[in-house]
Amino acid sequence: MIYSPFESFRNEVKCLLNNALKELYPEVHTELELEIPPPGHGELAFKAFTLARELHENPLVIAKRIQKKISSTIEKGKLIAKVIAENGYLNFFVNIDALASTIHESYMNLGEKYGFNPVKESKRIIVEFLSANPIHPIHIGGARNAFLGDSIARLLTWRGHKVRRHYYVNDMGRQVAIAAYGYMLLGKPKLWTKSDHAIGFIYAVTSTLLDLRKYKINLERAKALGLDEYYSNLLRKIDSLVSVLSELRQQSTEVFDRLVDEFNKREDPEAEINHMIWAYENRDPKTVDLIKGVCNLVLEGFKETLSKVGIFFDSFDWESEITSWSGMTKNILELLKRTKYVSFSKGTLVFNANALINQRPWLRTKLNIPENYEVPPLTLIRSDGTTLYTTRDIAYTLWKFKRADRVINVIGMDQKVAQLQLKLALIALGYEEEAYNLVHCGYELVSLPGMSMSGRRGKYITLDHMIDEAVRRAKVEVEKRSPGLTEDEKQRIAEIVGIGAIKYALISVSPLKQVVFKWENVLSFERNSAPFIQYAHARAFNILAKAGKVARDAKPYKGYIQDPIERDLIILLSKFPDVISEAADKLRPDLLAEYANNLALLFNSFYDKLPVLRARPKELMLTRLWIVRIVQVVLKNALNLLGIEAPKRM
RNA sequence: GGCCCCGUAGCUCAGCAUGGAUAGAGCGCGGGCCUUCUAAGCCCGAGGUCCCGGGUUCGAAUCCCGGCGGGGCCGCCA
Repeated sequence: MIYSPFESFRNEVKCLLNNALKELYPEVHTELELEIPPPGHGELAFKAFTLARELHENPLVIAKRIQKKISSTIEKGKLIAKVIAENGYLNFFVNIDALASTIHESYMNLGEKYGFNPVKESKRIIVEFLSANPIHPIHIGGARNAFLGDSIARLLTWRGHKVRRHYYVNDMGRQVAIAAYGYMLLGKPKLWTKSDHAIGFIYAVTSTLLDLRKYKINLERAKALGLDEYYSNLLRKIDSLVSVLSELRQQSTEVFDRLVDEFNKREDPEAEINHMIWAYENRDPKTVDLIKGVCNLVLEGFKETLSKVGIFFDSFDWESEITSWSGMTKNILELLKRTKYVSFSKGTLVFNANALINQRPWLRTKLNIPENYEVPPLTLIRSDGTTLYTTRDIAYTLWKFKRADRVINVIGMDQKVAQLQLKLALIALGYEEEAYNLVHCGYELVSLPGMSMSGRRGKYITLDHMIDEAVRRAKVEVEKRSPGLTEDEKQRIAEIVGIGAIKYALISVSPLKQVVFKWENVLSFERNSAPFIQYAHARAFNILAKAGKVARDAKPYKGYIQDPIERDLIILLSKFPDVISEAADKLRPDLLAEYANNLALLFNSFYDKLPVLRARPKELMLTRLWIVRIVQVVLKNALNLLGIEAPKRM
């Protein structure tokens, strides 16, 4: 069974090279490293420089000698056509007919699943992603997470793993309590707009009021103590909060005024919120009802939004139920206390992560911790006895490992330290294997031009807004280009194209790069965008549709692949399964996005230059039709693995 | 202050792990292509101190050291 044609070619090259090297230089044992040469120099290259240094010989001479040896052993009809020594490189040229028929063989076996490239040992993998706090709508930062996580889950499935998507509902945090507090102050009102948007508003107002109150208290103290600098500093902060509030007020004046009113009647909101956190952790029925209610309202909104972008979860894991009410976090705290890495400090329990590292210095290499970096201690419980996020996350992680061999957490880079502390805590508890199988798939955050987003201040662009805008703009394009379609068709295409554009924009950049959100970048419908790739797919599909029954006879005929564009296309198509394995193993969907764009680019050139249905003789037509078929399948699969739909027409 | 990530064409980015053959795309700019499978397209062109300075090397965008600029983290937040 051939999954990866290009891999077959690579293996043949390696085999030939190995044999030649064994005979020519039996004393040398170098690891064979092959690279992709620049255009015109074959498809795989072996660099003779390293070998040359070892043998103290001229690389050009060595390359020539190996070439001579290998040339005689190349078998006709196999994947290597010829080998040429140039500039100290040994360049291998692929036999395009053989490569095409290898692809064809793989396609005949896998059919529409061409590109499926399973690992030898399939694993149970949990991908935890999004897990946005249920206190405000999903914004563009959350969208990056959601698209990334979804695509990674899809890729891992195509790598033969058993993948499950989990959403961790953080219902125990302070933020949720704040949102619920505001909701309670309003008397649990009927919501005036989409539930997650409404709660997001209540949360932003309540949270800002809380901060304002805190600053004001500090201000009086500062005044009394005569701390002038601190005083004016606070004054500035208060000023900015006041302007945030006046902006918020404009969004929903009536609710805002009522909330401020109720808030100001309260003696000590801070204490009430702390009590709520405590009560929820201790499963007080009324508090449970309130907080769970608020979370469910927001989650309802999330699910509506996510279904629009085709993202679904296998499981919603409630933090409260799994980690706290089950007693698991308590048990873990007991176990942690017995290790020598936990101590009492100022009335709280602290995990000294660094003490663990000092005792086992090799962990630095294993976990990629910089030489002189001191991992900050982790506070495990508040002085009132309630637990903290990362503490509960230890319990949740172990829960996940009861159900999976590997756990991938798609979480922003801003939580790097917390994820590291989590791993170290697992090791302290004796779960070393689990720590190594826990992968933090991090990505840099999305910001707005000139500022970062803030849920606490209600400053964000929501995914809902982004979808509406994208679909609206796509609709305009569809109207312009395909006026003949029915209204339903136009709407459907606009949705596929608009949503695809957003997804591609957020997935195609490397996770290490921060994204500054600009509408014109996200809503691009030109090259290097989802619509560009979708368009190429629609064109390919169209040719196949026009070919009708003839398409069934499409296959590569020997000697009919002559144009360089056809050659390049076939080589690129042969690499698709390789790209899948690399993107999946490295958790880098952006690599797949780049591949899809390159394939679309090349296919469009092919489309423009070489006629398919009108090509004669018949063998040429059928060969080209076959190329179109494989391009269509690969583009569709690549798009789908990015979570993007491949339209049949546009 | 300590640590992490990023810095490549006017703009958005790929390439950097494993150093090697002319540093690649897209947007934008200039020019050309629709009686031929959908022009959301194709072709041609201009455009680069690969942030700066050292070092390692026969060879550095890529590795090391030191700066500069942007972002993040260092909480009884998540």
